[in-house]
Amino acid sequence: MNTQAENLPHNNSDLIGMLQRHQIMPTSQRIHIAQVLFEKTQHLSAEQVLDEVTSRGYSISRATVYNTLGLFANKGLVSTVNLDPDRVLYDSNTRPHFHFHNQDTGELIDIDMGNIEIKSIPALPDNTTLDNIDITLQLRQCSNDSE
Amino acid sequence: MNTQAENLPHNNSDLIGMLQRHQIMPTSQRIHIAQVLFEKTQHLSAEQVLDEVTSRGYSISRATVYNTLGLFANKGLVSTVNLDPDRVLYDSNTRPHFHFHNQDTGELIDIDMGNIEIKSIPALPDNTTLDNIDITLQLRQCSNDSE
DNA sequence: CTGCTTGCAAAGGCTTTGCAGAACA
DNA sequence: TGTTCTGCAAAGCCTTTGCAAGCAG
Repeated sequence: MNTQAENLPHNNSDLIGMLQRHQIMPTSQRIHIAQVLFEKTQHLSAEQVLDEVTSRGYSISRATVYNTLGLFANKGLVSTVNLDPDRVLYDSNTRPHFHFHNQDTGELIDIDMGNIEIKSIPALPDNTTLDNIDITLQLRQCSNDSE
Repeated sequence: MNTQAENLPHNNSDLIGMLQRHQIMPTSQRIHIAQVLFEKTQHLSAEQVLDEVTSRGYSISRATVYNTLGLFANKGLVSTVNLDPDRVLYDSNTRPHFHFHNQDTGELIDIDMGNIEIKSIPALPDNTTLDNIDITLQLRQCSNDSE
């Protein structure tokens, strides 16, 4: 059902290998954070990661969580989602994809890249290269059960 | 040259009319802010608006700027841009458009809607309607003068 | 006179930073 | 032994809020 999870690490040595391939020393704190993040494709805030790691019985400081998530994002392990100005989300789906964003509930849903096709792209400004395309389909809640 | 400016208000009574059409009482503070915003299509932070209004010789409080920009966004006069997690930008371009975002310089450039074509859109989640499509072409700086 | 608006200052929430101690190669 | 990492607490920054004074209809 969840076709987007196929390239997630399945066990601890997968996880450690993933960190190492990205030039990240696999300390115990980083592994705990990675375990939470890559359990499934999801979008978590730093605070949510802190809470989850803590609730699993591991002690970790807030600063380490923030620093580690910043490091993971820098190394390309996760991407950041800036939809809510009040908090950054870290996205464990490393495959190209887009988002549905329900503005009324805050819910964020991945859209597989194959489901949106872009016909044409304008010329880029001078001295720039295209790094990534972010697409967000902003939704509103409605109660049309039938439609 | 600037084809996106054609629907900007040209004078003070245009501006006041625009506020009134959006159910906003045209107080002097709101007019000063609107004058700055709608002088051209641009992306300004609350602090930039405050500085600009102040530098034009009008006294206005920070709280009023934040509240007014929030009000304008709520009433659909401007849209918000959440690309930089550290500050919200207010976009005075009210026509449908997308953005180039130079991640190295922070520069933000409008893309006219006609320049990107989307072939297909996936089915929406239940009980939702499509409100808006945000597209950002994330760029990196490079020095290929010839390419 | 009544309700909306403004402004000041304080509070709030997320994130970063400085620095000392711990861990690791 | 020297570099890297961690954690605590404090600071920083953007933004919101409470409340009193001002203004408008």
